[in-house]
Amino acid sequence: MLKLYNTRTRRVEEFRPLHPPHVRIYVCGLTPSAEPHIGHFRTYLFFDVLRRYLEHLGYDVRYVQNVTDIDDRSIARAMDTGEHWYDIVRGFYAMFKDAWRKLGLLPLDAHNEPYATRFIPQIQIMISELIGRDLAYVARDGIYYRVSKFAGYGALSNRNLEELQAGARIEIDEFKEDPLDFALWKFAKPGEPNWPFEGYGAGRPGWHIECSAMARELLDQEGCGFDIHGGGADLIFPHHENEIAQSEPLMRSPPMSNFWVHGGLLLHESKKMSKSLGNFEPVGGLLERHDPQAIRLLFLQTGYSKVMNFTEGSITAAAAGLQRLKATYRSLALAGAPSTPQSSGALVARIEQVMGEDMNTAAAIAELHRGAAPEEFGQFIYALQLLGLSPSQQWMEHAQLELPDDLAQKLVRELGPTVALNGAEPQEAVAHVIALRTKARAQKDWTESDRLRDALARAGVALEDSKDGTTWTVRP
RNA sequence: GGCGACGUAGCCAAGUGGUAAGGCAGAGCUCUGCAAAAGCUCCAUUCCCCAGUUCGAAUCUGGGCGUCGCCUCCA
Repeated sequence: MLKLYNTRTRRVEEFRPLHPPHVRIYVCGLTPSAEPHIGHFRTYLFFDVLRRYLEHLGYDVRYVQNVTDIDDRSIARAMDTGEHWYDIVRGFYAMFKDAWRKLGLLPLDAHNEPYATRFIPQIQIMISELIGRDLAYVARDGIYYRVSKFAGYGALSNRNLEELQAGARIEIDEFKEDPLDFALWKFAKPGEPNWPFEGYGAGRPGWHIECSAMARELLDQEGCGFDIHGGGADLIFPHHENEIAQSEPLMRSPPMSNFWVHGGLLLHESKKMSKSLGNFEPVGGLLERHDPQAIRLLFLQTGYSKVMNFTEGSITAAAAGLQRLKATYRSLALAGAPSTPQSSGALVARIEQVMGEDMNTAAAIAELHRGAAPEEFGQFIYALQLLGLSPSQQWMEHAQLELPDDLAQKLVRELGPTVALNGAEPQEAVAHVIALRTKARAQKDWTESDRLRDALARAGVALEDSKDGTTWTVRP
């Protein structure tokens, strides 16, 4: 049982696949024309958990997430820098995939990660069909969709044409019939990348048509729709509205997607992160400073569809919460509780109850914070995995981050050259200082003992004494 | 101007009619040479404001105030 908020109907509805046990999902992916930011990952982390949860419910999920590897911005950037436009795309997309892996998202591969430029024939066929239906026309600089011809335009975003006309901003393009019309194909200007289009002219696809064409090709060749179409809330208009306009008139049985699910935007200093404002927080730097699982936990602690304000301090707070989850895990593991993941039982049932209500991951995490009985350990682990927070060996060591490379130098600076650390590996340096401290403690030389501990602390290494000896962890 | 979302403790946040989850921070205790880590305990008579509906409202209705988003490339 899963209820989901459906943007199309503006209601929370029970999710039922069109063709159980298959579930087909299309999520709008990245346009790699700028550095990927943390806002992107709020959306994809949510769909990752949705995917996991649908699989938990026993569905066979086909998840497709596209790559918009051709767009105006990367071309403009190439003109500025002199790089090849596709090197720019490749570079940013590699950064995206690197963060994707670090954050533990379920993998994308050739079958569920279509690139727009590899679907040019399908895009062109679709454009031809739209022209044939009088839903598109050829203008001087490109081929446009004739919005006034599609009666359903505005249904998804709850707008009507009059409102849109009234609110339309000044139109730069002189060649369109109507300011609301949007490009399906842009004829190439000199020096721009282009693909031939028999009968019309070489150029490149507009932004919206690729999704319609790829969704049809990969998820809905019968023209009867698929189950879930997702993306960030900023895509509702115009992108998803335009996708519907392109796809539904050509379908045997609309709607294009039964459910439309949108992730709430992530704000930065109470403003939306966007390419045009340039106020985004790149994900790469955050992943160097924080445990990726803390970032995941942070997002899952807020309802997926709510607007959320991002601060780096909130990751630190989430990291502290993650430590508690790890501590629960550790104490159960050390107590010898059976650790085989268990997909059913009372604890999992409580998780299902809240997740079933429009994916209430925050309540699910609250449930995990209440702890688990030893016999529920397997369920506890299963629930963590369901949220993408798979425990690793690191959880037993409650390590937070890697040791800094320059640790030995830092320690020499703190402690003075009398300590023989020059050139030592970070691990050795820590072990050496701990050994010195253990000796001092044995002689009850608390001053020296505390001096060594403070020096390590300032270098980012926290000590923990126990009956069995001294252990350490890295703290930012 | 049109459309929409949100406003819950110091901070983040769940909760859509039955009497306020959870996390962070903070306080106390246990443990410790002292710490740290861990554990335990405490921490909103109250949910932006004002009216109303109801036996009963954070939750429903109306009206304010405030913040943000979409209407332009955007996850």
